[in-house]
Amino acid sequence: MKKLAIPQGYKTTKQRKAILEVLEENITPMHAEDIYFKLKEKGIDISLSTIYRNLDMLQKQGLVIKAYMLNEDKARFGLSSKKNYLICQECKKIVIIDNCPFEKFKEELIEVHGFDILGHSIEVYGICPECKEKIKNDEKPSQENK
Amino acid sequence: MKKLAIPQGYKTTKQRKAILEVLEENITPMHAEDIYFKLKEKGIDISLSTIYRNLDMLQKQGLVIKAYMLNEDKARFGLSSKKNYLICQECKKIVIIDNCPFEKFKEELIEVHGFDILGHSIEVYGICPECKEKIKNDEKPSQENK
DNA sequence: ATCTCTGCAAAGCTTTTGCATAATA
DNA sequence: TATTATGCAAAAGCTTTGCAGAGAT
Repeated sequence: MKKLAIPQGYKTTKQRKAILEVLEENITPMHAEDIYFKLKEKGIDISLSTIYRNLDMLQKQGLVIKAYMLNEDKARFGLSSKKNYLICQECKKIVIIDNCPFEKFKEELIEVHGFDILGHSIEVYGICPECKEKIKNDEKPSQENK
Repeated sequence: MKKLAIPQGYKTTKQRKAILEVLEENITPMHAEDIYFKLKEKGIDISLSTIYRNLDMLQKQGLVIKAYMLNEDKARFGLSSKKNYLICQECKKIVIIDNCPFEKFKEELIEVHGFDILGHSIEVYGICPECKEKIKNDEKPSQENK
């Protein structure tokens, strides 16, 4: 697991370090507010604008990716190394897809459409094994859940 | 090409028909404002709130998908039949991927991660052949374009 | 000492909502 | 005629920005 560093030319502040730390600890891309509260829990006081400004800088430096998940209207931020994933629709847990199956198809896309492929983003939505189990059990007691 | 109809239980208004029409005519998912101006061009006067309300309804009815593209902060709306695509980073043109290569890998994901797969979304970024050509030509004249 | 970063409050934008009026069935 | 849809203006929510003071090199 490679340690992330603050990019050249930017100063080392406790806020900046803390943001990177939180991003490293969470597999799921986070809302700016999530980061804000996670830091508050850790006793680090920070303003939302500082968070936004740093995320913006980290994005421009290529360390962070900003993306919107399906059916959400708030941006999420995650380290760019974690890009292809499965998302559990129930618990929002994210599982990284290590060997992205898509790589094998770039060639095909280039041939068929003539595009130079620069990058891609895949989101797969489903139910994780744990939630599947939970749902199965919850179904019995009542007829009208949800 | 199947014609889209206004869902059961909803009234037929000229605004509603016009929104669906514009969505059918555009392969690229559009911002609410894009739709607003496209309709203005056609001489159809409509308010942004009507557009948002209808897109929301169409989304809930499953006809429309709302999504954010990488590096954009405004939602785009497109017909749900057009879901996997290539996006040209230069001209923003979108090319639909007809046979989604991903289908073949669902089984593998289910096996490896135990997820029930409900759906997925793929965005591929690249440069289309036309822009590739244009860029090649533009590179010669000046050293500082952009 | 200089230059960058942070926090606060205010501004900006997209999207949503309330309400009266207009249009559809 | 009853019900749903529209338009306008105002509200809401996330994100950005200006500025003065604090912090890093």
